[in-house]
Amino acid sequence: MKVLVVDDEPQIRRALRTSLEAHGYEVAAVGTGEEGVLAAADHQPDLMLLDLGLPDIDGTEVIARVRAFSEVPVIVLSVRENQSDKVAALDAGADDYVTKPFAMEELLARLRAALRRSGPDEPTQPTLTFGDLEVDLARRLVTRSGEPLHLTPTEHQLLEVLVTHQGKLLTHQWLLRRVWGQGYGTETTYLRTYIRTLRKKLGDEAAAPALIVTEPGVGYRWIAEAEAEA
Amino acid sequence: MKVLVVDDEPQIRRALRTSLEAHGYEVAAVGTGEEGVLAAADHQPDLMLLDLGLPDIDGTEVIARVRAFSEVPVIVLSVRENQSDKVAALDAGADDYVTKPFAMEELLARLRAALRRSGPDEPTQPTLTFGDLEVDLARRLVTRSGEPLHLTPTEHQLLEVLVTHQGKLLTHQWLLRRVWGQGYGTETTYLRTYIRTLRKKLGDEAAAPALIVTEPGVGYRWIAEAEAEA
DNA sequence: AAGTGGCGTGAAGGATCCGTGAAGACGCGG
DNA sequence: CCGCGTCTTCACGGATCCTTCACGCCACTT
Repeated sequence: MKVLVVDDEPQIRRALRTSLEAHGYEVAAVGTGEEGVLAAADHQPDLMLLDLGLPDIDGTEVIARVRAFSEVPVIVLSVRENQSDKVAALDAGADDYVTKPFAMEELLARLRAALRRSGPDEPTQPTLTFGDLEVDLARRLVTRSGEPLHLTPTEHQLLEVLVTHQGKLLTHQWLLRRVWGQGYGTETTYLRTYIRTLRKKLGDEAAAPALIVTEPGVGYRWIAEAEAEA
Repeated sequence: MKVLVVDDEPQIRRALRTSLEAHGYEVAAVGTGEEGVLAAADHQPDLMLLDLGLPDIDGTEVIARVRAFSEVPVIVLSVRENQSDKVAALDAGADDYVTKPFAMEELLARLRAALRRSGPDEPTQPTLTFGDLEVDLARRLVTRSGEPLHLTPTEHQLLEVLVTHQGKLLTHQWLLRRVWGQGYGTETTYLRTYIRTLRKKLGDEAAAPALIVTEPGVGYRWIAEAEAEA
């Protein structure tokens, strides 16, 4: 999760950066409103922490300019207790308003709340379609002409690796490390058996492959191209 | 725009009602957490104002129960300045936290901000129907061909998690963390026993499952599709 | 033309996981 | 203090899955 901090006081930038990074966030920090707007466009952060008392542009102006191209959640930080400032910032498009000095605990909680709301932006692959075959990575469900297929964990993981690297040649060693773990790399018999059951369940033949091609001595390759969603 | 007010003090309910109605909102007001959860299910409000100091149920519990079936924005009103209360409420699923006494102007602005970002979300039905099985998430009531079923708290929570993620494959670890808490993740025997009693009470069989499918080595999946409401 | 290595098939042993039944541990209210 | 409901834990038979081996087949090398 990327967080953009916009504040003109360096010590606050540093404090926020360390606290946020300690909680696993990726942090970018700038000191002016102008830079803030540009950074919001360039970095595509998942959340924006914005100080209202910036030297160059007014805070509400920054919000408005960001809102012109992005729906990123904005939490405003400000020393001003003034009601009209809060109202103006919120109506300009801010998502929350925290007055300095603030408790880090509370800020983190409000940050989590804001991120949770914007959650459904999961750019997860919807479902990959190859002819009558459908692979739903999110639900971990594979169907063939409508009928759900039952895949064992290893089978599914192998299929997942293949379809997410379609067209690429995947070597034996790479596949083994990826599916079985770091300690593996020479057990090509594992691959043979699982590629076989996969081909069987997916309705592919080794002699005339439409999905999985074996590259002798090297590895395997998923050749089917995903069709566009309806 | 419909706003649901949950507060045990009648004068605050009245004050909020008049102020909100003066600004064009449609207002429903109740005095207990229990009524609040039911009203959130029945009225399908666009926003919820919730007092934390309710006489019957704890405020965070109200939020959690509402979050089981609805994504409606919740703004918490509270006299408690305590940081841990804020954090708990926000992490339970609240969208904002305002401490009493509050300025009406600010509350209205936060309300507008919450409504603006909630956008067009489809109202999830508070009661799900699967054949002769009905699950009322708001009332925490499960009936099978009309007969009410008695579920223990853990059983109900497990069922709730399953039906609200229908079709998805839910990992052992994910389910354990979700139902039992963060500290768990390996106790698959818990899952086995509770899945068993659930299947028994819901009338499902492990051999020929119509509701809960076990994915060996991975987790469980709720396969029944919710029918449209009458 | 014979040899060799890699691949596809079939099948089987063993480890792991699941469903089932039941019993002890715990908290709560009478 | 005791009974009740709920949660936790254990043991075991059976199903599932992972691993492994043996055997043809083909392509390529020698």
